[in-house]
Amino acid sequence: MNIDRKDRQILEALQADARQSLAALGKRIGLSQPAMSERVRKLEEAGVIEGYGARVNLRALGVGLQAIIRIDTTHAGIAKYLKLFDAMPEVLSADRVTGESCFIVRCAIAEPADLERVVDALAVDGSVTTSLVLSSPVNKHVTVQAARTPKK
Amino acid sequence: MNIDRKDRQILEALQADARQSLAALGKRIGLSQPAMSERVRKLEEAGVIEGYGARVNLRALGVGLQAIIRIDTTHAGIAKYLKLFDAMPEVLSADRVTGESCFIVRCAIAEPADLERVVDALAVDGSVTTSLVLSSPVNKHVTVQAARTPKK
DNA sequence: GATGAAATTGCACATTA
DNA sequence: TAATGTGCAATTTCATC
Repeated sequence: MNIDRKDRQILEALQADARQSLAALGKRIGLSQPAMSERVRKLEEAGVIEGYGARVNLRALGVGLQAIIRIDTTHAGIAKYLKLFDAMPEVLSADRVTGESCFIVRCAIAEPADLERVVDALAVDGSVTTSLVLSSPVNKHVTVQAARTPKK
Repeated sequence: MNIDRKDRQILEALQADARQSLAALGKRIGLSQPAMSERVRKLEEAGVIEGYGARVNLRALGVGLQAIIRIDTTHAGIAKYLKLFDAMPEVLSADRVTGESCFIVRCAIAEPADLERVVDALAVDGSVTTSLVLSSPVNKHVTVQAARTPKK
């Protein structure tokens, strides 16, 4: 799929606010409402837009802190950990990575006492290194520049 | 703000698909359309819902790999890095953390050659440890269980 | 672009804790 | 008696031609 300037503007805008009306967005970037609908439909169909999600405030849901935990395990432990991640509601995301660790996991923790339980649970089959998140100063959308070499 | 069972269902559903109609969602969880609108409005107003965003496929935008880079710097370097993160389109997010590192940064890289440039740029005022993301097997919504101790 | 279908919003009223 | 939910009408938004 070929992504032109207007598509990029659309992606940018929908990342910032996915519930704005397509008509209003079209007016802003100079496109009629049906043209907008068609572009968005194609972006969805091509898998460029994977979905739309609400951003929720973790604090409001009782999550007092977040932790980023690195896990080092054996090759055999990997499958075991994948199951564990699925079973633990505190695990928000897990990335399999190269380097000294096998996984980098982000966890939502209600309060300090829960952190101990989570760390213990994650240490069953490997070693863990825990970093508490103090703040998240940067959280960007994917921008035009980040997509320097679009697939043809 | 008090969040009851229906609110949790709403949050869950809107995290999964933020563009579904409130009418359909209301029917599913047993609420009339205006009642749904009202609940969503209140969740937004209370800051529980911070916004709505499109999830875009990084591969489709030419991002061939992602890296998670830990940065260790001096206290004086922190402000400098915050500016640098803002200026670098490859930086998707940065968390300030406790532990041996000061920041954990996620970067979108077009191709391997760009990784070198990004790592070099991030190493100007501290030491970096780079992990390439092989896969992201877990990516969950915030669930009811994760919010064990809701604020009153 | 224009048109019909669907969704959202606003308002008056009922219900319940 | 507040707070919350319902039903209906008016407006806006969306999909198809």
